[in-house]
Amino acid sequence: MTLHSTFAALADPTRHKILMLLKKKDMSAGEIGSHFDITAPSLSHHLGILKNADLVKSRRNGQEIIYSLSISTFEELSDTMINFFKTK
Amino acid sequence: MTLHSTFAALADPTRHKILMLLKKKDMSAGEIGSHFDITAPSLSHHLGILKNADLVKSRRNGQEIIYSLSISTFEELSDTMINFFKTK
DNA sequence: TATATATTTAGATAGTTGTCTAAATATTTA
DNA sequence: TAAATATTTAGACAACTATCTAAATATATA
Repeated sequence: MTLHSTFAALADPTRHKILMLLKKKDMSAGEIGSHFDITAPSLSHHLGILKNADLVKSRRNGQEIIYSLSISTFEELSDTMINFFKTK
Repeated sequence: MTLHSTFAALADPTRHKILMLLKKKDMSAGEIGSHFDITAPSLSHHLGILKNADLVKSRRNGQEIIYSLSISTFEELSDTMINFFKTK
């Protein structure tokens, strides 16, 4: 994954809101969806993009898929932004 | 400007490369363009997006428009990423 | 095993975006 | 003031993306 594709994953209001929700607690796809006015397939599409960008992880729990933030990726992204000016 | 629109501005490889070039030194649109294989209008389009996102500033110098990074926006973005997990 | 629940995959479509050419604007120089 | 240089604006178009419906997959329960 390139840096700009990570930014692309962050560059959508729905995905941004998903990340904000997952900050509070891990949630199933269905629980995440209850906060939006889009269909399950649309939500799944966004979750797939976030997962592909390593911004979230998922695990199965019975019938549900539980999503959670991938902390390390955010830490790396913080570092990238901080170091942006340090290297010419 | 919203956070996700700032990310959208960062989410393109050409714009990412423009920012990397401007890290080294301020440059005119023409000098920036010499590093790419796209037409001047395409480049201008990207510069407009970066400017609109407050990621770069521009000033006129004779016939040239000189572009430079908008440091404060990057600092704010660093802070945003660092603080991402600190607030629920 | 059949049915219900949770989620994803597949395929279609409308809206967005990056690119181009042509034309316009701004500044400098002959 | 006319021509040259630097850049942007306008408009068209192809590629990409977010959305939808329909169907498929996986798990749990009657």
